[in-house]
Amino acid sequence: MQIKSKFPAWKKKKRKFRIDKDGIKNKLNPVSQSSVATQNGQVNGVVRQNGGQEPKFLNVTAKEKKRIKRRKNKNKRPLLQTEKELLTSTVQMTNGVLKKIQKISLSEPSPPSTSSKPESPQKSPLPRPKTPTGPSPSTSTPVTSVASPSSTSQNRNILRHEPNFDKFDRPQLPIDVVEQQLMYELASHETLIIIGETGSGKSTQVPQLCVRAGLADSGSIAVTEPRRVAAVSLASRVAVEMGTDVGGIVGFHVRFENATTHKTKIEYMTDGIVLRKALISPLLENYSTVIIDEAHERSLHSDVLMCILKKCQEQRRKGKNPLRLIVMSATLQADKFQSYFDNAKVVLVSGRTFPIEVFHVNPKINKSFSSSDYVYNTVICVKHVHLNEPKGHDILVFLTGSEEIEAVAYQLAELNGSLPASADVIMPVPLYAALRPEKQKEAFKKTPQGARKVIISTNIAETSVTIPGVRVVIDSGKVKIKTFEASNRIDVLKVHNVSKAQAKQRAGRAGRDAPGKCYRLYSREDFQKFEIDNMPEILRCNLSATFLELMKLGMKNPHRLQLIDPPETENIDAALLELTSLGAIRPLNSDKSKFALTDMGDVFCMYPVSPDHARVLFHAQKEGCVMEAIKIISAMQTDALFSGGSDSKNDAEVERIRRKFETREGDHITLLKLVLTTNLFFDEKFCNDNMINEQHLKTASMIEEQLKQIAIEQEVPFSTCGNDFTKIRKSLAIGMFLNSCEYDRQEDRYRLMINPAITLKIHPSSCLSRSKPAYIVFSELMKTNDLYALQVTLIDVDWVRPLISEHKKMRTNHLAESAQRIQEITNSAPKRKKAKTE
DNA sequence: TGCATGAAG
Repeated sequence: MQIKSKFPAWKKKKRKFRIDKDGIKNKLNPVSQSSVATQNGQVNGVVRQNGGQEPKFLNVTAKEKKRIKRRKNKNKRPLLQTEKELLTSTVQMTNGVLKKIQKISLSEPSPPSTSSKPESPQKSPLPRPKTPTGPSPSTSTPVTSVASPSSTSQNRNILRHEPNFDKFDRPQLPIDVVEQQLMYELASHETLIIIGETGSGKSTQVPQLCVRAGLADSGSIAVTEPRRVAAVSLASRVAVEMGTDVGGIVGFHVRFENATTHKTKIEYMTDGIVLRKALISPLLENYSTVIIDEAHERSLHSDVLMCILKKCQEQRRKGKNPLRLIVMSATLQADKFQSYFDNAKVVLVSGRTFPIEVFHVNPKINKSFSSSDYVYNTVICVKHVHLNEPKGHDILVFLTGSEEIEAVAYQLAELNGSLPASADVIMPVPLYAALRPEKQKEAFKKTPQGARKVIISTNIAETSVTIPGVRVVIDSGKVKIKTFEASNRIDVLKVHNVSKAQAKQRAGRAGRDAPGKCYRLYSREDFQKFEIDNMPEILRCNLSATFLELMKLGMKNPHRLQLIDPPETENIDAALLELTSLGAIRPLNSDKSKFALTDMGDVFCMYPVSPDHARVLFHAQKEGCVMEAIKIISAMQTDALFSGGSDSKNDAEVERIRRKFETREGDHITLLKLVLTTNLFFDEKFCNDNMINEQHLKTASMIEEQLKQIAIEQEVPFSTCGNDFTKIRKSLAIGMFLNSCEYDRQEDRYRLMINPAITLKIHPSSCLSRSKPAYIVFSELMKTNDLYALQVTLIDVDWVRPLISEHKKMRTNHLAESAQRIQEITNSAPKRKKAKTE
């Protein structure tokens, strides 16, 4: 397997981008300006007073505290190193903020609020309840009677679990202004949509409001986040605010890590985890309320979740424990969510970021300007900013991929030679997900004196990480997006223009600590042509895994599915054909437009992998190579295990390492050998010497544990094939038979067996790219400059022939009959335990 | 011959 090379030697020789020393002023002119973020002056509009009605707080006894701690330690797995660091730094930071705020007292408004109205000098022992001074609800129901925590006996029950609540305070947030209104709306609506920009405080405050409104009486409050880091850090922040430990009243649950206990009332979770929970208990009875955070990101999981929760709400409305749903989004396109949720109530919350000046390129002045030269323009723009902006203001540049990023970093470093003596040094810092973790950390280090840090990043810096000290953003306006071509089952990775929302998000990264500037390497006219929002993930991915999960939940006809953005019919049919070919579903005899899960499909659902990978695991039982299949499939779930860039090693060295693990059978067996080796001896030095990404290797081994656990629950015996790799290759071929190819000597390309019109190449990173065997199966098909098969294994054509001919028949309207045959072909596999549900 | 945005279970 070839080692991932970030900036290979052959590229260095023909570098495309040159630096034009005089081009700075001509290329970019900050003529048009606008402000994307507005200062919020209403923040201090609320006078904090002691309402005189606060309930008596009962402290948790020492005994109880010990019990919580014991339970927590028992349940807790060790934290991942990065998450540990993140957790401690967040807590430290929050503590610091809290101390500072208490010192300066409430009379000093925190920036950037401009209100001169002073706070009540008398500090309330409790932040709440306040006298209702915010916007009152229009109805006659008195707010206090709804919102007062002491209004019911159950509320007191919840509140007794909040130890030392009054010890803490936090900076004022825009959401405080609408707190009373929110309390009222929470109590009176089943579904609520909250629109609030970054910094409004909705992610931390709304769940706490729910608890105070008594919603936690009948079950926990679930908060879904699209990212692990968000779930972990929000939980720790809210825990500090509520004066409890993570894992007490506030907890989080992400993959591999569950920091919740029976006491947990607010659970921050990744949306994928909630989806998994729904598969096991479809009505989600443990939760009284589900809050979908960052709904505007339109992640696949959150879209599916909204669809499921709508149904779940209908069901639970009949019972005694109705489900409350809160959808939180940053975009102002509330109407889409509103109409989806039957005209649900919308509450607007203002955001709070520092003002940002936005500059666009003016094409009238820059006649030679072309936005497609964005890499070249980036270098010029950095130089312009570096020579004109105050020293110490760091720059964040958005580009599309590692190759561009490394090229710009290289050129910026060279630029230092031609700078005036008075100028600071430019310190380029690349940042992208595939970068080694220690290299990634460079972006967060303090900039040394006499230097300006220029972080050159992919969209990882848009939402996933926040870099302190950034005052200037340079936005290329481009992003790499993977879309799915359903007709040919191909992933296409292409550079696209960003959306307006995304451009705004990027600009906002300059205003985290102080007022900032954003230079856009495209004209105002171009910007107007951009899409309003990002394309929802559900419209650009393979739907087979999602449909399998939804069928487990009882969906029969995917064409009738009520999603917020329904996928194209062609895409739906492709997923149904794929699932039927894999034997996971079959059309109903009574109604051919409806489908049912097969026994095998039911088993597939249990594994958190795609249906074809699940089928590999399933077939491995018949072949007697379950251990090997689990190892390979888990290694396939992570990104490239071989990585790290070629910066310190020459090409010969890369070749030498690559050969060490190479096998004649293909990349999957190579993966297996690597995993088996690292199982025996695995340390940092070994990973460094062999350019293996330690983090990814750890993830793979955690997935391996997870898959093993599921196999145990399914009562699958752990068979092993020893050195007989034929068995595992056969399992891979049968599981992923849709990806089998035949070599065409004339064309010197491979033809996809299910559709010979499609020809492709083996990706150069594969160990079979040179040997070109007659028949192969691959894990993934990716279209970049050409069509490439990734992760390839040598197969015997007889293994896949019957499956392929059935698949072809299915496409020509023999779906039902062929589905039956597929079942028969597969049913020779040993019987296994039926899944618990249904 | 020639290369991989970002999340998630």
